[in-house]
Amino acid sequence: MSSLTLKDVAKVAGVSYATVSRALSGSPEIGEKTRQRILKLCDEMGYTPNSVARSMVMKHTNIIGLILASIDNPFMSELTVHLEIYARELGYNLMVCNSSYNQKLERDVFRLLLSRKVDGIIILPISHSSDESLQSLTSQVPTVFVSENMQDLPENYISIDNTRGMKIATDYLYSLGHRKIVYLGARKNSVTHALRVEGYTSTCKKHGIEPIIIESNYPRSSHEAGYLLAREYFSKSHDETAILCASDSLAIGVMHAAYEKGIRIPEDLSLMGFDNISFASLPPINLTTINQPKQELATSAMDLLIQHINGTESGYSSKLVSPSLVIRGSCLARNKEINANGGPHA
Amino acid sequence: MSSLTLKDVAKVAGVSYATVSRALSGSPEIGEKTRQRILKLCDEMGYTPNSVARSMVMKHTNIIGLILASIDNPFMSELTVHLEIYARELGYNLMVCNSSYNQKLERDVFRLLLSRKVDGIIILPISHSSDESLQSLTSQVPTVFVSENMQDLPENYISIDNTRGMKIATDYLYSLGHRKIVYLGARKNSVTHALRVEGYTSTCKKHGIEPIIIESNYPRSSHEAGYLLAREYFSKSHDETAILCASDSLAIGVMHAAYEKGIRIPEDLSLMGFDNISFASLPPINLTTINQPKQELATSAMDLLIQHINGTESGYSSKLVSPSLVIRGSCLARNKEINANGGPHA
DNA sequence: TGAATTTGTGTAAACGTTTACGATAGCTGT
DNA sequence: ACAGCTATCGTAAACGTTTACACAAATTCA
Repeated sequence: MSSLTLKDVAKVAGVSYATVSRALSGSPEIGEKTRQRILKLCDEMGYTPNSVARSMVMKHTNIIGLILASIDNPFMSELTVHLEIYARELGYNLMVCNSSYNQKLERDVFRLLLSRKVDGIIILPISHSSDESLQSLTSQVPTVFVSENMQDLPENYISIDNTRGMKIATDYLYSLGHRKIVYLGARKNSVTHALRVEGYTSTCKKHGIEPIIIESNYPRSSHEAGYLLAREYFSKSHDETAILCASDSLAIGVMHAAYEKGIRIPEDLSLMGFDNISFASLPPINLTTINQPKQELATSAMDLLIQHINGTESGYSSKLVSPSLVIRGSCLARNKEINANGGPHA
Repeated sequence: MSSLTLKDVAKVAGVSYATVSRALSGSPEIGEKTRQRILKLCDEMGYTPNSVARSMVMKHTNIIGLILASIDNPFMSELTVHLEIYARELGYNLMVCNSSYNQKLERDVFRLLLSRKVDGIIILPISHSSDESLQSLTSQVPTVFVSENMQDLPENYISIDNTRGMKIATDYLYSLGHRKIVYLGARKNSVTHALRVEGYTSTCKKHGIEPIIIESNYPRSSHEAGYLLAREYFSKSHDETAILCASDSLAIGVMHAAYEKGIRIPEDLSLMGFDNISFASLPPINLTTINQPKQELATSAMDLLIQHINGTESGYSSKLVSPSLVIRGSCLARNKEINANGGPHA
């Protein structure tokens, strides 16, 4: 099982192993005929270069670490596909670690990746982790944050423009004739959520309507949380015509609660999500939402990280990518008799 | 940015770097007082062991490679969470590569992982890849296949019992009174699909009902494929009372096509999926299906791989884990009168 | 007490690369 | 023909560990 080394092929080629190394690495200081001969021999013998030995001397591994809460989160897994494919194009491999929504684990895996000598780390931090302990870690390796900002690290941060996204959403609902729009699922301790709420409230004020915010104390924006939140809200008096959710997952929970109450979507209630996770496009869900361009997010984050790794600090700065409206079937115009698009089941 | 080495801490500790190494590795041949002193010093200085240097001499990396079609596939991402967490418990890290449903890429990343000197590889092969080219690769490193079998590699293979799963599904539908059950989405060139089809047909024969199979020529079992397949089927005459899909994704597409045709689920038509991906439990979908125990699949695969890595061939053999029925809201009991009428929709 | 054993620590080799440096051979130009 | 180049290749050091071996000090035992 132990594989061939440079020495092995050097021996049968009758050259020194430095020559073989040069043949493989495309060095100019080697004769073209010997290079061809050696390349052919390597292929025949089935030689596979040992990249850990290479890393040892080159002092970089071409591995980048990815830390996220849980890869089965659809937003995160979509992002990861693009991250991995793009990284590979650039000559890097991805080492993925789940922090399992646990701050201690998040730091532990960070340290683990540090000892793995990854060249850089991309992290989708768990919401509440704006503590200092991560700070001391991030100074040890190029790091870029995706989606969730830490207040004090604005320079290596990629995200969509959350505020603008919620402005677009609120404007859309307003343009449909909605005047009672409730925002569901605001969470404390999250910069992302604060920015989204701001987009909503500022747009409400612009249009002279009153913002109504349902806060969430649940640790995650799951559909279970959305269900619980909405069920409680529906049990009291309510006269809103539209609900704008802080995330698609929450919106799916709201659909459930609405169905139980006999509230039809979108006929009785318009519903919007945020993120455009893959769920949202599923026919039975068919949720109008705000898209996060995952691929652009991924390549931007990777580009930024690579820049930092290569020390070309020139363009090293955070970036906000643009959200966009995705119209599906969960919203309906009010007070006008337009019955254009169908319901969530259309 | 360049981090401390053993020599650095040895220098300030006033000992040789071998001693520091021994303190860190928990070697018995070192005084307890010096060990404590050194450990404390390492902590103070912020020393991080270089695991690539360690790999160099130990001849193993404690990295295992994971190859899958696309991590945003919900089944695969759920599996990956468990794989990664369990691997980490066992002292391994995961290097994840997407093959993007591309056979050439699948082989390329395999070779890449080989040069990374991963200790083992877990692969969810793309369906048609029962070719020999992978064979020559898998002989070079411990490998276990998950979910999709290759006919000629039965020893390192973890999967659920696909046949039994479809037997359970068919039996369930039969027990609900269904006598016209169509199987939708069978795909050629896939052992998994062949096994599932067999479970279905054998159970049909057992009950004396006729198997009706809709084959799929689409490359993946996506909901788009399910929609297209079902739409075409619904456009012809049909009198089935239940559709059993080869996967949950297909079932979601069938839901869509049924809705368009005005066929209500489950009132007019019972629908079952297979896999129990996270989608299936979403309230608007609420699909009755067969569960694949992802965590058991993951730990079994990892255990098998580690066994092989450690050379303890004793228990090294493939394993079939048990599928189970998950009853949700997409199936209804059917009595014989309605069935005799030839179906609710014509 | 002296020898034998144990315990703790240092020395050095090894892992498989890359690459600076040196050496040799073949050229060039005059 | 000879100095100076260039092109090609070999030698050896380096990367940061682990660990076999050597060896000194401390302990044990007769």
